Amino acid sequence: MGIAEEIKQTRFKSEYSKAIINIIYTNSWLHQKHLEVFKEHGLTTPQFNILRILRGQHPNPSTVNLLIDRMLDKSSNASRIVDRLEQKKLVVRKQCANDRRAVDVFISEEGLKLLAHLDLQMEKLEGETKNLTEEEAAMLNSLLDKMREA
Amino acid sequence: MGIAEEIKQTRFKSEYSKAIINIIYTNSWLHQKHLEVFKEHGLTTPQFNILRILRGQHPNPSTVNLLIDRMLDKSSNASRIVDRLEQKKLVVRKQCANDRRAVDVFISEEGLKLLAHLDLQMEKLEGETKNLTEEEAAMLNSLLDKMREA
DNA sequence: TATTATAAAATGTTGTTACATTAAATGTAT
DNA sequence: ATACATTTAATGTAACAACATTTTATAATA
Repeated sequence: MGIAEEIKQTRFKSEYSKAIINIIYTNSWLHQKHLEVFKEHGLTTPQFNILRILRGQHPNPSTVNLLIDRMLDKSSNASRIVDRLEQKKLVVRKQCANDRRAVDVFISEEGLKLLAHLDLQMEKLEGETKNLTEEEAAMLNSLLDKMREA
Repeated sequence: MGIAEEIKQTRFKSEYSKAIINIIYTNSWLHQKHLEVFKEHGLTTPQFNILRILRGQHPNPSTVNLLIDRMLDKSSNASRIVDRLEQKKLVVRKQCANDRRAVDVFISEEGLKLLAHLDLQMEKLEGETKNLTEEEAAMLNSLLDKMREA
């Protein structure tokens, strides 16, 4: 079933405008799948993303600015997401020694353990829902990259 | 510049898992572009989407259930988005005559006028940012459709 | 050094998402 | 006709998104 049937819209201005809607719809589809994994652990998508960035820097800390820079969705409010993760003891906040304006954020052992578990579940999910060959996925990547060319 | 440079991540588990991140990132890129158009008019993305569905039904009304069914992101709360549109006098709510549980939502003349204006701006935006040929867009559509095959 | 500018993070506000619950109307079965 | 279930919207709550403002610390310049 293609995008037209799924959103019950038969006419599109062009293949290009159809592709825009298709990306938005596919993103929503992916988000639903990911939510099912996260919600068992009381985690949200942005919380998961922040944790992954922190693990990428581990054992070094990340400042809030670095988190904002690396987030897939630049616009979200990293400071308050760190608040929630701190409450759950998945991260630790420390004032930065060199620059007392900045804050060093570290992922905790508990956070690393949770991520390791989620990695397995995400891998399982990808295995179950993968309908593209590696060649097709590579083609998809190059088309998306081309689409965003400034 | 491909996705790897843009999010400063050099290694990916596979082309497929890279594609998943690429879709999320491209969706965010699209969303930013669309926001610039909407925000001049004090409109949000879901409000715009609801208005377009209402126009698709016009001059017939849509119930809240129909709006939920047609929305790209099924999970959002149509009732409260209609609240905001009603406050801005872009839609009108009337109790449905046949079924008093249901509510008939109509787009107003003002709403139609606003959409007509936004159509032009969206078309202009697409023209400015279109880097894919129609053939490439068609390929992108078929890959995304294949990806979602149950 | 005092003043001003800039930078980093936090906070405030409005609207949205996700999920649960409620309220009212309708449908169904005895 | 009454009791129970289902449907349609609306409402409640916690977290997020978008955007502006504030607080504190550092940088720059007179």
